[in-house]
Amino acid sequence: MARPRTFDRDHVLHAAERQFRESGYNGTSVDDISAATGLGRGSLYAAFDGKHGVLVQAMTGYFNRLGNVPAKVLAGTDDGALERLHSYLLRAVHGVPLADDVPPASDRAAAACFAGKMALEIGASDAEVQRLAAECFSMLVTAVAECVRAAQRNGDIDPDADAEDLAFLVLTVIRGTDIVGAYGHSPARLTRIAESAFALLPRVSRR
Amino acid sequence: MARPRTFDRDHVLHAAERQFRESGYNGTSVDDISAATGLGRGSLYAAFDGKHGVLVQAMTGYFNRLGNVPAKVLAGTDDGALERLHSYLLRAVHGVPLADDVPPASDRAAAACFAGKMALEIGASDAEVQRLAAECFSMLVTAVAECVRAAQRNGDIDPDADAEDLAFLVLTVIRGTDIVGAYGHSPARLTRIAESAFALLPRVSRR
DNA sequence: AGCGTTGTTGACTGTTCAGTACATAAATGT
DNA sequence: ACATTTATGTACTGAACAGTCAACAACGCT
Repeated sequence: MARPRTFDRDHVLHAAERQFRESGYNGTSVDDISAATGLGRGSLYAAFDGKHGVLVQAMTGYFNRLGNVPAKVLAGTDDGALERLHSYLLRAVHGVPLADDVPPASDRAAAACFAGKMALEIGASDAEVQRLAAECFSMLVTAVAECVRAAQRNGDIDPDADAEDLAFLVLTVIRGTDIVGAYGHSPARLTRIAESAFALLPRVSRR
Repeated sequence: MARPRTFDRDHVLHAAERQFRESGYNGTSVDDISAATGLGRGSLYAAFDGKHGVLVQAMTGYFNRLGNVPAKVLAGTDDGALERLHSYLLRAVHGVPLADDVPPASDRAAAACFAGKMALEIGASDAEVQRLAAECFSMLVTAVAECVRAAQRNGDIDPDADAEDLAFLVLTVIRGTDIVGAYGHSPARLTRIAESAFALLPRVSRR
């Protein structure tokens, strides 16, 4: 009936996400988005309702990709839970592969949490961005906490520990590495931080 | 010989810092800085060499204020080191009072690390900002590591633990709360994260 | 008192910004 | 083939932007 769009919506949003990651929200112009995505201004406004709309929908897309993490990385049997937690913690610091067709991370900027970066930049004055970012984080907290509980059931983590508190702590460390990485510290240093955090998780004292 | 300046340099830089914290670097215009500081554009350019100069010098001022933290909060006798670490960790999450005449923190945005926020926003494309922020962090790592060593000497922290690794971890948690706080989580939640982190520090196993 | 030096101010400039409007292109159903 | 509908790209608009400049003000010195 009508002319079909020639672009793939998800590809465009992903390209825009990369641009926002690189330059921040206020640091990227609509022309930058246009250049990064290959779309003209008209198409951007028609399909995504302008700059802010692109951000919101790019964050939503990121959130959806992130939704694969619990199922693909954290879920599983109780006896593998501790190792999955270890693996997630280490890989999150260098960028979790969010989907099969998405490479793990090319560089530090690509590894940091998109939602976290946007929340810190404009979350205080943009309620929608803050809400989206908080949703991302809550989803991860829930998934990590469930993995912690699995490790507790398996006798790997102290059953007296509060699983949600530990999940918050683990994810706070991961978010912290986003900033420490922005200081220019090496991937090796970030790995050490993650390993230190994992080593400190309260194990059961086997006698 | 010549007309003296009518403003206090440090006050102006502190006001500019508040503005940058609130709106980010790219989100604040020179007019915003002018309004926040009370200085005209010409004075800003004459005294600080424009927007970027104001940022660099505001970050330097922040760094200098931060330099008081080791002496005032972390340094002391070995037998108080663990408690000082505890106190620092808890207070850092809600904003360390940087000097006697500076209130601890009015709100979340004011509590977050100024250097960390700027590094995440523009550090990747601004080497000077990244370097300044990394200096801030390194200084804190050194101070916290020294406090950890004091606690180790006093038999409060496992002497086999690497003090610098622990310092990196503690400060990564603190930086992480800057982002978690930006999601809108309550101060009580941030306190729980900090307490969890402190509780997990490797103690000596007394028999 | 007047002069030289430096701080201060607000107006000005060229550029870039986000967002809009409109003309054109591409597809389907008849 | 044509009409209709939607996608696309570009030119345009008013506002906001960073940075400059020249006139003016306040002080120490002679």
